[in-house]
Amino acid sequence: MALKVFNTLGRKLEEFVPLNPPNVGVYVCGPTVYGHSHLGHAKSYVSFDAILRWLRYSGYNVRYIQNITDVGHMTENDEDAGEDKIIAEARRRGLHPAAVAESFTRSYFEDMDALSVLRPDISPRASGHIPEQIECARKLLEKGHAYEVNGSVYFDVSSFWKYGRLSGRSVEDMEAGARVEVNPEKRHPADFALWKRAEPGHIMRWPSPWGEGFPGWHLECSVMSQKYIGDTLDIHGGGIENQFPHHECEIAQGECTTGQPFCRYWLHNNMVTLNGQKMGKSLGNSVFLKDLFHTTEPLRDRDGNVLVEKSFEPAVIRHFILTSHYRAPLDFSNEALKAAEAGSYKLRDAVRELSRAARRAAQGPKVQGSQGPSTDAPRPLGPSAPRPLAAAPNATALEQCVASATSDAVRTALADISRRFSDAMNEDFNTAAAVATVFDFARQAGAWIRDGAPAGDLLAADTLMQALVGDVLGLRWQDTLGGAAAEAERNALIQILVDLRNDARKAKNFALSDQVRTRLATLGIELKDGPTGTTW
RNA sequence: GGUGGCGUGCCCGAGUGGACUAAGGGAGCGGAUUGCAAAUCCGCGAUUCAUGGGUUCGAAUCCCAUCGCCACCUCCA
Repeated sequence: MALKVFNTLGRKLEEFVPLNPPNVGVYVCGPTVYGHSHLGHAKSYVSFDAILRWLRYSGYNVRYIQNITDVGHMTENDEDAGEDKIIAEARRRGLHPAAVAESFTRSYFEDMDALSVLRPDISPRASGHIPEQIECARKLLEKGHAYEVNGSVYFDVSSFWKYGRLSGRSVEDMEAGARVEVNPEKRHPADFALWKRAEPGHIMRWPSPWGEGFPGWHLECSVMSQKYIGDTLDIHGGGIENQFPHHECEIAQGECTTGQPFCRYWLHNNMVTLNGQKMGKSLGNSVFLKDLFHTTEPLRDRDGNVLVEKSFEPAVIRHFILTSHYRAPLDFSNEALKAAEAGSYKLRDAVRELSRAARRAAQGPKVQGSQGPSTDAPRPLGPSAPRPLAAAPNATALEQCVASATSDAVRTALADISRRFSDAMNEDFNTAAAVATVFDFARQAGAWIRDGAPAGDLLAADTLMQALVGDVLGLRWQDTLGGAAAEAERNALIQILVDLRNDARKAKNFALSDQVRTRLATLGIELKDGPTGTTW
């Protein structure tokens, strides 16, 4: 079945045909780095990560670009009256704006790494592409799509007939609905800034043909996507709230510069709500990912109401996000998260059990054919450890794996699972149906293990499971034994044995108590009975 | 006010004209297993898809109206 995607341009499912197969150029709007990432970022980037993984799994050679906005994104009201978000945060913290951007860029990648979101191939910074943006504005002026007023350059929306086509609105409608006082420099209220004159005291500023200033927010995305992908993108992704005006402006800039279609497929992901309510800074109910992953006490909103009772590991959050569709809104609540956690751990245990059973059946710790990443020992996630893309399994390799199953019944079952999974993902990346499929798979695999299926069956099943769950869905749970947690658990386990041994000593069951001491000693753990108790 | 979208069991959430006697997860109940638990396994659970009309041989799926919710029109993933 061919891959179909819902294209916002045209608002319907379309077969996905890249411009230059097998190459696919994907651009997704990245974060403005003026604060820590929250649940909204998680939904957006986990969704697109699943999309990227599926494209690669399907055999496409994907180049994935995601910008880091570190300049020019204005706060509230008309963009011309607002303030640069990063500069505002820098003033609050007493830092240089670039330091704020740097710090939150790191924070963003840290959170995304935790969620197993694969890093983009290129993460261009807006501030690193000032010359390119100036050049673009210059070209647009030259072609009559823009005009300069007092050191600022504005795009003239009346010069681009397609303006409004993506979001389905007309320039006339917008004029009628304008709520904000219009910047008198603009010829039309819908015109937007390509370059802004920097007022005295504005820190982030660059020289330009129009004097010192800084780029308008929309410009970076057109410029950087076209620089790294080409005139026409295959896929542009982003949040639905940016459909207008941001993406509309990108199209206008991109197409008026090159005369080529800017992007073939526009994918928009939906928003998250929290207990049925919009999540937002102004509502005081934002949930930041770092808090959600690590908190030791309930997270509360501004009024002290509990939003989330406890912490959840990143894989559980990812799992929850993947059980819904990227185009549908997703409601977070404590209850929903707990349910997702229970389900996710059930899947985790089944996946690990299959892995162990396959290894056992093959009678060796290291097993050929099970090269998939072991969920027992997740590969380290960190700045320098993105998945080597060349090693990622693809559909063809998986077919061979399925065919390698020993018995006809299992081979048929695996082929069926594989097909259901693919059909789901090919239908506009229906991760919810894909997750349902792997749950069914896990249940069947449990039966095979109990019925003593031959090694060939279990190995084939394990390889397929690792590929679907670990590589495509990207679910990598924390190892329950690791680092400080492992140390604490080890000590707790020894304490249990010590307590039982002391019970035995009190009951004068010295045979048993000595056995405990001897056997621990063989593990290098020496027990010492002192007046205040037993130590080791 | 304008534009776009959504409303599926106790909860989350797939399904968008006939294979729906509506997926999957959570919670619940019954059973198997168990010294007791946990885990696991099997089974049950929406005659119904916000409400009311309509189109159709046939609708959760299409159309209209009403109610509720969300997004965008001003920054937000």
